[in-house]
Formats: sequence, C-alpha cells, structure tokens
Amino acid sequence: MDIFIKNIVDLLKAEIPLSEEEIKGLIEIPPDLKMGDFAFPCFAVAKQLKNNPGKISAELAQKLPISDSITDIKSQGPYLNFYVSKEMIFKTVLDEIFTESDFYGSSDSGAGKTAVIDYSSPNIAKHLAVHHLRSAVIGNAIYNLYKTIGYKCVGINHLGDWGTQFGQLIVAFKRWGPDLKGQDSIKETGLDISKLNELYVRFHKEAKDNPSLEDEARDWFRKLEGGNEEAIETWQYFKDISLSEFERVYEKLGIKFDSYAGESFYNNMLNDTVKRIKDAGLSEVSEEALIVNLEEYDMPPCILRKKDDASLYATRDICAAEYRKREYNFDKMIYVVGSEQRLHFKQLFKVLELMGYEWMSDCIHVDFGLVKFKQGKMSTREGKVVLLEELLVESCKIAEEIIDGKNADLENKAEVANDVGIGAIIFSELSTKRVKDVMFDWNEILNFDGETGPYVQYTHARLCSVLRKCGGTVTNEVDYDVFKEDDELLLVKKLESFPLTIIRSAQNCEPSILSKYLLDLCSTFNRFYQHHRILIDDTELKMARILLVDSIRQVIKNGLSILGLKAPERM
RNA sequence: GCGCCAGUAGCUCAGCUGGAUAGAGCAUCAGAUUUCUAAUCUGAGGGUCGGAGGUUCGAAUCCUCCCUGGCGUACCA
Repeated sequence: MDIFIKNIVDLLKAEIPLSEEEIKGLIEIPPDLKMGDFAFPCFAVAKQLKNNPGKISAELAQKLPISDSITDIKSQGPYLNFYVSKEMIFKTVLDEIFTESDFYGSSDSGAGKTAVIDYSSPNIAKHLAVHHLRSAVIGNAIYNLYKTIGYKCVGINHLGDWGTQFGQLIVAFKRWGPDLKGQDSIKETGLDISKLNELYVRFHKEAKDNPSLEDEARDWFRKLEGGNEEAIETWQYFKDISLSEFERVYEKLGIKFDSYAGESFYNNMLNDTVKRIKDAGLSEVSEEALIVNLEEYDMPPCILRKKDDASLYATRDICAAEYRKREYNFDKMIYVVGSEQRLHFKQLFKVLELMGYEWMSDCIHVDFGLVKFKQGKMSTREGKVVLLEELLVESCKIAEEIIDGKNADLENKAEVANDVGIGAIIFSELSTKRVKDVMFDWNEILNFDGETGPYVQYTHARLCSVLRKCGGTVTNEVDYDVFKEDDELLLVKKLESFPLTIIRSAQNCEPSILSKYLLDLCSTFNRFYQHHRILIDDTELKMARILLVDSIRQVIKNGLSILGLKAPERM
C-alpha cells in the first residue's frame, strides 16, 4: 500500500507547497469505501495557496492525471479522494500473506535488540487470584508482540518472595501452624497454599488487636535477610509450595517465563547497590531510615533501609534493574505492574537516573487498572478473592457444555473446550485498554457471545471448515480482477493493516489494539460469509475467494497466537 | 490537602498524530438456518461525548477551570 501512497505524494508534490514528508503525513483513509481509498484534506494548504479548500480540491481533481495504479481522483468538498486499482490491492496483499504465512505481520524493527519484560510477579504464599491475571496476560502478549517485531525477549517473573510479609508468615506459622513432631524437616507438615493463606489472613486479623505481632514479624524478616537458618528453611518451604501451584496455573494459561529470579534473588547483591548509592552521595539518614531524598522532584523519599536495617522493595528493584542491565544489556525494560504502583516506579526511575544510569530512559512502567468487586477492592489480606484456577476451571466447563450442545461428536472435545475456555478469559483481559479499572463479573467474563475470544476462535474454525470443504488446495495463482464486492475490498484492506496494527500495539504496549483489530476483522468476515458464498461453481471467483479466506484464517491465527490464544480448527 | 488516572448509548467499551454522518458488543424488541459451523447474521430503539470556557477553517480528541469516581501520598508490595 506504500506504493500507492508514494504515487499520490509524487502527484501532489508538484502542485502543493509542502514537502514529501508533510504530504505523506496528511494523507488519510476515508471513512467510507465510496470516498475512495486515500484522501488528501486540502485545509492544510488553503492558507498558503490563498484559496478555499473546496476550490483547491476541485482544481487538483481536474489537473492530476490518473494511471494504472491511481484509477480515479475526485473532489468531494475540501477532500481530494484517490481511488486505486482494486486488482493491485488484492494482488499485493494476498500475495504477501500467502508467501509469508506464519510470519505475516512480523517485522525486524527490533532486530538485534533485547527487551526485558517483567510480568505476573505475584507474591508467593498466596493463591493466584483473578486480579493476578492482568499482569500475566498483558505481559505475555507484550512479550509476543515484541518478539514479532524482532526483539529478543526475556520474560521475568519477579516473584514477591521476600519482604516483611514473610516475617509475618513465619510468626503465624510458628504460632498457629501445624505442630512439628521434632523429627524430620518441616516439609512433613503437609502444609498447602490454602493453609498458608489462612495463616496470612489470621496474622492480619490478630495483629489488629496485638500490634506486637508486627514487631515480631519484622524481627523474623530481619533474621531472614541475615541468613538465619530456621528462617530460611521455613521461607524456602513456603516458596516451594507456592511455585508448584503457580506453575500449574501458568501451564493452563499457556504463559511462560525465561526467569523466575524474584526479589530474594537479589538479597546478596543488596549491600553493593546500597553502597553505590551511598558513595554517590545520594543517600541520607532520616528518621533512622536510610533514604534517597527526592523532595526537589516533588516525591516522597525512596527508602533503602528501614530503621531496623531491613531492605524494602524499592531497594530490591534498584538492585534488580542494575542486575538486568548487566545480565541482559537490554534496550528496553518493561514493567507490567498495576497503576497503584505508579509513584513507586517514578521514584525508582528517578533514583536510577540520579545514579547516572542513562539506560533508565529505556525503562517503562506499563500500568493497568484495578480489578474490583462490587463490594470493593479485592484483598488477599482479608481473604476476599476469586481464585484464578477456579475461574479457569469454570470457564472450560462452560465451553465444554456449549460444545456438547452444538458439536457433541467433536473429536478432541476436552482439548478444544480448554482452548476456548481459557481463550475467553485471556481475551477478555486483553480486549479493553489497560488503564481501565475492571469490575469482576462472572457473567461478563464467562460470556462467549459477541466481542469475545470464542467469537474470534469460532470465526477461525469457520474459515478452516470452508477450506477443508474446498479440498484443501489454496493457490495465489488466481485472477485478482474477479473481486467485485465491497465486503471483499473491506476485508483485504483490513488484512493489509495487520502488520501496522502489530507495530502500533507493540509500541504502545497495548494488546487491546490487536484484540480490537481481530474483532473487527472477524465481524467483517462474518458479514461477508453471511451474504456471499465461497464454494461456488464459478471456478475463477471460487479460487480467488478461497485465497481470501485462507488469508483471513492466517491473520486470525497469527493474531491469536500473539495474544496467547489457541486457534482450534473445529469447535 | 496535594499528585496521578479515568468519565462517550441502560451496561461494558472503540474512536490512530485534531478532520467527512460519534461506532461496536451486551441487554431489550422484531427477523434470518432444505445451501460453506446460528458461539453467526439483518433490522429497530437508545447520545447535552461529565460541565463551562478557550485555541482552530474544524474539538470526543489540544489548553484552563470545575464536578464525579478510582488510585497513590516515608519505613507493605
């Protein structure tokens, strides 16, 4: 399509006092097919030409020559509308998709560069709940997007496996946990994540009446950081229990990480980091804590060490950033973390800047809105959560029931039910812009009609079905001149914008751009499918439509795969 | 109090760097299946784009103020 734009620019630059770049920037796509394929708004040059836009447009329409590629130029009010050769559009686009297949949409703008993506990063010793879904799913999609535009990606699950809360858990475990029979290790206690959760909730309940528990907890965390054997053994046990559960859920979601280096991983590097900050003269002691004063940047201080000398998450994040730069030498580091931590990241980036790290400008906080209940914010502390695994199981169950009702003989029913059930959940997380807070609603997230993952998957299955029935031979050796329907033109134009959609989606770290695109493509196809037959007697038209169908199938498949959804061929 | 983010149809949301008539889905109602999967499609109703100013040929989009909601605001993450 760039070819057409270049042609138009070439035509215009002779008549208009603007540079090629300026003209190119002004060219837009008209809202309706009737208005042509490209448009140039003449407002922009009205002043310079001392004429009104309508007249300029009318004069240009008369003056400019048409050609094989630009088949018509019309003036419509202040707009100059260009009509390009439909045959060339179809040929260019469908040929490209046919040739590139699984790689259609990929580009190499990130070739040779590395992106580190920090996502999911839950606190251990708790179940994964529905509010953990967003970071994981968004991060995974961003990982795939960057990979698609050529980056080497490193996915990091920065586990929250360190901090005062583990002091709290140890206290709770010692007070109310299972009795140790003296022999063997604590691994014999049969603790699971639910029991850990109960201990956590109980701690916060009891600490309200008995604040000394908090002191006790801080003391245990200090011991943990100091390497106390009992503390470490208990903590490691908690971590093992948690990870086995997490991995099961990630597996279901199809989400992977290249590294599980969590907060604890940096424990023995913390001193060096703090020393560097001290030596740079950035830190000071205030109210017994070691801080970096950020007053002149209108921010509260970044606390490096509490008054009892224990570290905080900010300390560990600074340390982790340094480590990742050393280890991966990233060109971009993306933190997929909720928007309630905005200030934290602002402080973190400021401290990195003050430390003299120019690469801090490569770090971005990709934030997202809260998941809320009607009753208010979810809180693990109060035990008010919907478990993620429970949601996934429920969704797959519903998917299976629907299949039983529609396509009971489906061969790999369980597998497809799983793909669709999980797909529904993932897609619903990715279909609105990140910044929006979302209200958790069972009915909404388990809806399989309308703008949903199953809708996209269903459309894909339909396309596959048509291709099966046509005998399976798809060729790009077709007569591109047989496409006459508006719906076909809309489809091919939509297909053409796929690579650009991916780039925009990646650059904005906004998977919803791609989700919306897929919904739009599917709805355009379903409309076409309803009104026009594909498997018809007219062989020329049939072969051309089959190529179009196959191209749509390919783009949906590529898009779903980036978002982290499976594309079943039957459902 | 201060800071950040959001406010578009009854509900959930699109609307690219300002551009042609503000669009979908859900829900409601009315339709479409001897024909490629009805998890689909067609149609109807439904809007002071939170409010008021301003910039501009032109504003849902940019600026200012106000209202409402969410989040954050030194030893949690």
